[in-house]
Amino acid sequence: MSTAEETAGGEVPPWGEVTPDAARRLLVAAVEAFAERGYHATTTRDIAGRAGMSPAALYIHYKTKEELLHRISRIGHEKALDVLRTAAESEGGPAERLAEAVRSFVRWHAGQHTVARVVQYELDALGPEARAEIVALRRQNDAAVRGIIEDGVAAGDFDVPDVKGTTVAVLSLCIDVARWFNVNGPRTPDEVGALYADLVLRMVGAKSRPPA
Amino acid sequence: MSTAEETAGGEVPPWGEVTPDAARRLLVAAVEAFAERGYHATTTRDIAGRAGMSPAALYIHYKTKEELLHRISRIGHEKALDVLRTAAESEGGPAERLAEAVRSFVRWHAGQHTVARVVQYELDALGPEARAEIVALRRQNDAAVRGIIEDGVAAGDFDVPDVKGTTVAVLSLCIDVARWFNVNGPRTPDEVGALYADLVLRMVGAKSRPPA
DNA sequence: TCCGAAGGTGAGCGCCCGCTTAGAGCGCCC
DNA sequence: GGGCGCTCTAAGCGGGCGCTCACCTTCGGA
Repeated sequence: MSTAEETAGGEVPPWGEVTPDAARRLLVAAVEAFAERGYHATTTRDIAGRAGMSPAALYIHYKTKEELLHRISRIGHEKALDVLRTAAESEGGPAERLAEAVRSFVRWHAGQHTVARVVQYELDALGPEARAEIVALRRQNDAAVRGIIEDGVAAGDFDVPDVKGTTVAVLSLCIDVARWFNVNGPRTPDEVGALYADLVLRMVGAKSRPPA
Repeated sequence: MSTAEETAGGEVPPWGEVTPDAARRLLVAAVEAFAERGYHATTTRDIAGRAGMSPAALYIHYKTKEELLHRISRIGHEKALDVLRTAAESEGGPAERLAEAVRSFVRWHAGQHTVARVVQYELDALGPEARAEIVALRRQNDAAVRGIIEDGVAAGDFDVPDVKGTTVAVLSLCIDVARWFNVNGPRTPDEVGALYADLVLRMVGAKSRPPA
């Protein structure tokens, strides 16, 4: 019986694919610990302890502490990319697609900000080939956003002098939400997503924005 | 005779206030190491080695490794705040002041991205009271930017439905430059600053933007 | 000329890290 | 029902960490 856990926010963490159960518990514990203290400041004893297991149990499911981070990074990036692509390939004009992409990407980075923090800020702790794999996934993020912006420019809906620079800025804006977002703060992930979608449409000079 | 060192970029690092010379060399070495590998992954032996000294020498000038980080954080934040305030208090209308603030703040985060990275991303490694001090400095950043935006709205120059949210977004956009900026990349700090100033003026719906 | 403070070193202490090993518990299939 | 393989634990190894200590040099002033 796979217990489909839910967070307080109602979002389903994407760890269903991790089996067996003990491996998933360890991974969830690692996400929490890495997000709170950072990868290097987290000990394997702390991860195992949070999962209710002995330190040695970790090494039955993962070869090293770094493999845990690698798995978290890959799954997290794939999930974020999936969210972004779904929005990018939806129906509607460039403005609707860009707004939806930013809205859902930001919602993910706010709602899953523990995962997002690990995924976005612990990249350097990975070894060379693992890092290369993650960097490749990031380039796909970039391509997805740039594609929508190029569509908008081609259709005459957007006014963007510097497509590559604007793409970087839009992604940077969304990703940094994971750094500052606070669950006890005044805004919900949905509200931040809506605000940011509007701001991004302004950045690309969208001809007409939907009313707030 | 304080030797005013210059980086390749021509910017003067703000470490002139750190004396004696050995203490400054250690601090500069720590900035490099923290920026490259992160605070927790950096050893005191590495810092001392980069400064050309023995591990024990560090403790003549700093009580602990954390005190080094604290000093770096405080000086870095003060410098960034100074840059921001100078622009915020300059002559001209809200649009000019906001553009200049973003331009110079981004230029600093790109040009001094090693310092900025340490300052922005290693906050959690500080103890409670040191962290509180840094957080107070950050709130002054926020106040400076919000002040300009409020001026623009009051003057009827800006169209901003959500001043607090937009302030957070603008600062977040600027700060995240430190994460992705690459010295060997295609853009100079000046170019990124100009691009971002334009994007931010679009975000606040400035009535007329100066030509690129 | 000698002195004391300031700045430096080599050696190393005690601790905790990532990770390993030997073996115990336990469900499953023949 | 007995052996096997999977999961997990208690104990602990080797090493590198932050930091300290005893001692050495350098140098300006009386």
